[in-house]
Amino acid sequence: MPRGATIPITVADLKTACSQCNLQELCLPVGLGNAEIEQLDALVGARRRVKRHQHLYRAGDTFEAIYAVRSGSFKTNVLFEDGRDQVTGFQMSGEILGLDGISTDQHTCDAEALEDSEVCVIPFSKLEELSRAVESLQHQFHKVMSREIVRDHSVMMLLGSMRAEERLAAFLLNLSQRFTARGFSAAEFHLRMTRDEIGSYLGLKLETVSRAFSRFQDQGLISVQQKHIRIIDIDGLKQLLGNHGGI
Amino acid sequence: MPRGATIPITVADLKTACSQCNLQELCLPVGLGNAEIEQLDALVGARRRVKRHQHLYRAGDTFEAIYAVRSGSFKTNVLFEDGRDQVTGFQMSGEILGLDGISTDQHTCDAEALEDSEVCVIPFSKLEELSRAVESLQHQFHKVMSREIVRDHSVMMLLGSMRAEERLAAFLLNLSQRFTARGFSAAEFHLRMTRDEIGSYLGLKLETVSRAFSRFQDQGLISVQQKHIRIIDIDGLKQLLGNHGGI
DNA sequence: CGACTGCTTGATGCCCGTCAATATCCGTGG
DNA sequence: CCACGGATATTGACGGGCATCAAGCAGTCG
Repeated sequence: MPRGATIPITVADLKTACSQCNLQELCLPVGLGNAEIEQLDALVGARRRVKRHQHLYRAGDTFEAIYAVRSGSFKTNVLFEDGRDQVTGFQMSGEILGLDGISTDQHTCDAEALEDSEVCVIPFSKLEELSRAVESLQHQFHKVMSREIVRDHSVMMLLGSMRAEERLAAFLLNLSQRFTARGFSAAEFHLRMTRDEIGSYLGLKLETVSRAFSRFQDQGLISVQQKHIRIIDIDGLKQLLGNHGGI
Repeated sequence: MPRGATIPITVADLKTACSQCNLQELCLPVGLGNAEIEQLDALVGARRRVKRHQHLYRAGDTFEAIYAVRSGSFKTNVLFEDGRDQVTGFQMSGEILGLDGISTDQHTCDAEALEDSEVCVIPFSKLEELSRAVESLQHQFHKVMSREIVRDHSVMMLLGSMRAEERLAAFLLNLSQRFTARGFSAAEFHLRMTRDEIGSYLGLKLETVSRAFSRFQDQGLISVQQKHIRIIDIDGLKQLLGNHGGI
């Protein structure tokens, strides 16, 4: 695992571990008491910066740690022998990366930064050790994994039985909700990913994504300018999800 | 597989908990020592029979336990407001059901038996308790969850970037491999699910599934008779996966 | 500014969904 | 035992949604 460089950890860095982090409510420490969060601090010492287009890990890398996104955002990508690939998720601050590696002690996908980002490195063996001692941490970690499974199921639903515009509407609504949870505007945001990456995630070609954006704009649902999105009629988007393309 | 009757649990039944179970190698006890498996026995006391078309749990049910399939098979199903649904997986013996419920203490999908089946009930709070004490159990459980995530990713790949025949070939190869792991023939087996259920899982309509089966048969790759499948040219099926439908 | 990457938009074609008819299997009851 | 009905599967005809191919536009960075 290329670690970029062993960036020396300063005391100031350590002080801003979980107990001081403003992402507590979204991240691994959810539901933990203060004493327990301080135990997490000891575990989550190291940070790692990942520049845009750099990989946090790649498929095949040996698995040693999971990562919490502290700032920035990532995509995860599974590869196929013949060169095809598929984006399996976009992760933003407070979300956990790397859970796929536990299964075989090797990562099974690539994780790439969509912008200059920073993650907290959580050595997995230490996390297991601590979660044997701290019941609430154990349970919270299990919830994080379970939530990932539930999310994957809803993506399967999306890919398996929605049409193009429904998929894109669901995608926008999901982004909007996640931005809201982070204190950003629900209606106006910047896409960090390209049309091609959105398309890969949604099982569509980039032209189809682009066309759907334009259609939404024509219908007065959103306003699009390249990567800048403004949601004008959020209920309209939600309605789009309800019907099979009918009414 | 209907086992006759005797719903009351006899001593003999209890004796056939994990330590005596021939699914050890496929199920939760993988990698555990004898002493540890016997600890699991205490936990996995109860069995539950589920008849064909009955539900093991439904979306919305409060989550209390996960389940290991002991005999028979299941499908899991996510529902959508407007009536659409999507099969998210088929589970056979040794595989774990119910992990989706950890996230919110409610199940988020339905689990339905495809044939008369039996599961081992594993109360989740007890599992967490024991896995705080038994490191190898803890790790094995994490692997089970991670494996589910990895599996979901490969389904996303399938749904997002494969064409109909590739999806069905991948499905057949996956089934074949799982039957092999259970000591059954890799080449000849009985489908427990309908064309419609296969189609839902693969993001296709049942007619498309049926046509793809027929095409495979015409090409000499398999022989199909309703639910009975015989794989004739397994390498041919594998090749189908490699190309985008080309060569 | 020019090369490049990413986005938009149009024209065309094909894969798969839809609709429909028929065939086959299976359980039930006469 | 066979007849019957419902669920499941197969097969055909047709159309639509999205992919593909292609051209032009917009923003970015050395």
